[in-house]
Amino acid sequence: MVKSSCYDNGVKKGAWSEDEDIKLRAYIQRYGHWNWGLLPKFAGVSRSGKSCRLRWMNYLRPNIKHGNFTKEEDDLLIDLHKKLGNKWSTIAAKLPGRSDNEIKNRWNTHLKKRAQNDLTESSNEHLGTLEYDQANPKENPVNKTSLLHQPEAGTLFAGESSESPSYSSLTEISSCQLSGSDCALFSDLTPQTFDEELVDNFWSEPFLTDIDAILPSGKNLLSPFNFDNEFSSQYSCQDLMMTDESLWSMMDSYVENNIFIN
DNA sequence: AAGTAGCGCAACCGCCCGTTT
DNA sequence: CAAACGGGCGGTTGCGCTACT
Repeated sequence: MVKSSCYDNGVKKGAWSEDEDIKLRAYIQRYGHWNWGLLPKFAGVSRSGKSCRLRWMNYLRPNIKHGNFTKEEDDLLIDLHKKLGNKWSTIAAKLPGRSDNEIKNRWNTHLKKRAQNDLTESSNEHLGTLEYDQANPKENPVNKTSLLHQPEAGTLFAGESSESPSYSSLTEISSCQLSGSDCALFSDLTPQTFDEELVDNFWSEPFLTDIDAILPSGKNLLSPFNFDNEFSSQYSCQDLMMTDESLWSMMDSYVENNIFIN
């Protein structure tokens, strides 16, 4: 089901671990995906930016659904595919909560045959060949890995303290002043999709608190936000991070010391 | 019970396109 | 104008699970 993990030039490939998911989810929900290329380093995961983007878009995004395609969704998918062809991202935009990858898989593994059958035998009888019975595990697979790696919001950091939150609510996060129009923060997070309870809890994420502990009070170098306002008014977040060599060397030392990756 | 074939799906790869320099 | 870069997209692969022999 899942590709086994391996390293290629220090970049991990294969199945994502629960720990990696937590780090990526926490980082993006806190800071957004302002630059996929740099994000893995700041989030503390040994992955390529593309891999992080894929994992987020297909799996970790808020409100993303897995399995359990309804008959209505299948019908809509077939209809849209007739009109649009293999434009999976366009189709995905019309199927809320479904990623283009999942839609593509659904088409290739289930609906392609059904559509072909419909063409050859224009009988409605074949519409019944797929069952949508919740009790049918084969047609409504519950991915065990998905359950393992997708803790419910609110239980994600269950048992951990919620001490020293940098921000305690969506409102507080939203009030952060961003410099630079290229910081596309929270672009996927609407008020409807942002889980406030998760926001409350993930500030206690261990790797963040480890770093916080060695930084001056109120500073967090993993954050594109935490530059003094006087600087952020002059430079974009990315300007600062790209030019501050001491910051990069500090980040490198964190990585070398396995503060992030363990 | 053991071996095997097929299925489902997460993840990777390579290409394309838009933006920036 | 062109090269470089980053992000997005569609095709494909790899592997665990399940059903079948």
